[in-house]
Amino acid sequence: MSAGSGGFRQPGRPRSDRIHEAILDATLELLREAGFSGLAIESVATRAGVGKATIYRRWTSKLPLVIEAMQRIPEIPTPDTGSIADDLTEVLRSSIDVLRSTPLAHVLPSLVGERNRDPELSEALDGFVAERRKPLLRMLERAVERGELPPDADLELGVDLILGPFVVRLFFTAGPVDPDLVQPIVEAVIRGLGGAVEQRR
Amino acid sequence: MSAGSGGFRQPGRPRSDRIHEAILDATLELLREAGFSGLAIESVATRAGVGKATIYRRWTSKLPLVIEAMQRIPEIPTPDTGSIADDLTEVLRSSIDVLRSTPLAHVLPSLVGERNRDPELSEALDGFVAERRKPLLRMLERAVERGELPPDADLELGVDLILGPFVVRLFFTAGPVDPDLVQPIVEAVIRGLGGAVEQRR
Amino acid sequence: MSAGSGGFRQPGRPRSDRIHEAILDATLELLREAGFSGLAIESVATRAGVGKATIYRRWTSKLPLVIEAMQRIPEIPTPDTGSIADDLTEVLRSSIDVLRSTPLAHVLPSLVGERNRDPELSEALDGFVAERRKPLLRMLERAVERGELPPDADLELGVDLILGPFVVRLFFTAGPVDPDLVQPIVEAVIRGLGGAVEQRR
Amino acid sequence: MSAGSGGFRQPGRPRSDRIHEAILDATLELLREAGFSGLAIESVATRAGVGKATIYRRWTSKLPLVIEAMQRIPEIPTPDTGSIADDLTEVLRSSIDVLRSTPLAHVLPSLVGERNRDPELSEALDGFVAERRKPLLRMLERAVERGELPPDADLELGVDLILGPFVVRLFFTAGPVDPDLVQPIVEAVIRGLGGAVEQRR
DNA sequence: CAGTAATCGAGACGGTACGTCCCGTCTTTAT
DNA sequence: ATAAAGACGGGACGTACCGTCTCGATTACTG
Repeated sequence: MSAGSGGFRQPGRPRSDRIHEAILDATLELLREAGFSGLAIESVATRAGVGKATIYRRWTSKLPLVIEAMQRIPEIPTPDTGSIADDLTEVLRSSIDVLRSTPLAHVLPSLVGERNRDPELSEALDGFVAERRKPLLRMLERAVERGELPPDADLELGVDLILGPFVVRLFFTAGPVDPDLVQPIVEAVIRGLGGAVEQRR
Repeated sequence: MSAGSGGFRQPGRPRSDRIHEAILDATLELLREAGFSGLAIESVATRAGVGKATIYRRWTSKLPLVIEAMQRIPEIPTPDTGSIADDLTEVLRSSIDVLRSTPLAHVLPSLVGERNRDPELSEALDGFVAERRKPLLRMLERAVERGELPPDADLELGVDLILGPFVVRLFFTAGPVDPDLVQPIVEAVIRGLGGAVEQRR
Repeated sequence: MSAGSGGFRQPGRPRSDRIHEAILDATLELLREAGFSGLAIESVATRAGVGKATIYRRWTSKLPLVIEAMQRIPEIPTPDTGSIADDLTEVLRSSIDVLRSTPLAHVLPSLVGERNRDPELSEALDGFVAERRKPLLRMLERAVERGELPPDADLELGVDLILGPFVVRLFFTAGPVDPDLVQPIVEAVIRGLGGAVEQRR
Repeated sequence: MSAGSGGFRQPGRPRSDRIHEAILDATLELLREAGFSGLAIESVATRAGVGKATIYRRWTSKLPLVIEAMQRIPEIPTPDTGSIADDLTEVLRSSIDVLRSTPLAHVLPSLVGERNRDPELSEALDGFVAERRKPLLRMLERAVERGELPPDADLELGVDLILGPFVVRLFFTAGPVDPDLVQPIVEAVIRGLGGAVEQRR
């Protein structure tokens, strides 16, 4: 019953799911505190109350452990309100929520800082980033279909324009990301891509 | 006479400028190769052909060494062509040159990745970033004075919009930064801030 | 059952006896080559094919390591032939053997040279020396009981007289200790303590 | 005027005798405190208020410096009372005085401990020791001439017997050397060499 | 329900870099 | 030329983790 796809049950004591979770939890905690480079497997083991070998039995190195831990961070839901301004506002607001409620704001710069030295990490990050860009791109495409943006708008650049101010603040100014930024960014991006900004209030 | 402001010369053998340079050179080289966290003082010493003590005599830790090394990266000259479009094009082009000809593109993400764990580094980076934002801001202010941008434009956001796409590509896409990006960005930023983009060619 | 006095077994991998031995062997070898002050823990680690931490896990510093290494040098067996002359001859001959077959002749002066700066070493040496003096003293006591030496003989001085020429040669003349010295010393010591020396051959 | 044997005056500033003395004084002090191996030229320089180069300009290494410093320790005067017992008593008493009033008791074991690793030091010590043995040997020869000792007495062994108990105490027991030891040693040595000990008191 | 075998916590293992200290040499200005 | 001061390249110090290994104990399924 517990065996997945018609496979045989392995002999011996099965790996504990509770331990798996405990390790991933400890990893996220310590990633936030010490960053990727400062993350010591030894500390993860201690924090999780686990032997080092138990970690190395499941993950070959620090990187896949961190990647699996990061996958526990929720994706941002893609809204579809029928208005590009509202869609953007909504998606940026929930992004800010995620940045505030998860270690992402601390973990991401740390991983980015190591990417040049680790092709595997680089690839993993590419995937992570691509997955978060895709919904934004689709959102802009729908805006073009609705006629809110001109058909020749450079949508990849649009995604860059949306993310840019956040990334700049996240990476360069380090301060907390402010929800007040959302409205001005939304308007600037839409205008920048050739769309019209309706007057609100 | 040789002492500047009424100071006396220190007794003993003076510290060698050539060694100082050699250490900073080795630091930049190794920063590019191994990043901030992977940078070993021991390797810097070996690469520079210097004893470890010689390094610790000048810098208390890895961080101030790296900060001083980074200050050798040239600042971007601020153009003043009379047109915001030309100014921006010029300044972005020379930024790309700097990113290509110095280890900055490798060093910066690495430092940013550590900033959350090191207030001193954070402060140093703030200074570094502020100094590169200032000329861009002044450029936008001149555009407002000339009437190229509306007087109520959010210029800080403007700087974010300019830097954003570069930073996104530098940190998230890791690939080389392409000069072809300049023109679209310039136009989107000007439009985004409420300015008019003249038709070229 | 294997635990002696009701003790429990320690968790974790037990320390290896083979490694313990290898470290002590390397220590004795290097003590002979470089002396106490020239003995580098780093060299012991290299010679024993062991990490430095493995040494520091067992011994807090160079000194206790050296002391334990020295305890591997065999004690001299105490003969009991019924004749003080024969006893002395025998014990001095085996002492010479030990001096020749172990690093003792090199290690001892080196340790003695450091004793004034290290109370712990001083104590350890006192123990070492006392243990080697005791059998000699008992030998002399038996000679008094048998009437070979006068009852008021100063036996502690006797031990000094026996050891003296060896020590003088070992420490001051540095050359190898000659077994030909034994006979004259034995006769001089017995006469010096007031005993009679029978004519041999 | 200051130039010695018809030589020309050296150009430049002459070496200061006061500095020379200060260095040797500091050397003896520190030898006593730290032993030969623990003696740091750096400390000698600091203690003497002198630059390190000033020391290296006069002595090629630690050893010749120590040797010259040791030569400031006075030799023991050789008595000639006409009685071997009195001669020995006298010479041992003044030896004890020297051991008490100079750093010799601390310096000697330290040097002896290094001799196996330094042929030059070994040679220097041989000379030092030979010079102190010679008067004792001559003293014993006069005793043979006077008939106090048998003509076939092994006088080198005699010297060993005299020095032995002192050396044993100095090197092995570390305690202060007691003048009360003198009388018993003298009697044992004379008897040991085949001489007669007259009853005193 | 004993036997089998992989997992578990613990921690020893060989190794590498840390930041400090002192070595013996070199380089500066002042005497 | 010698002096004090102290920078220099080098090497060992004792510490902290790395990733691997070896222990006894635990845990599930098998026969």
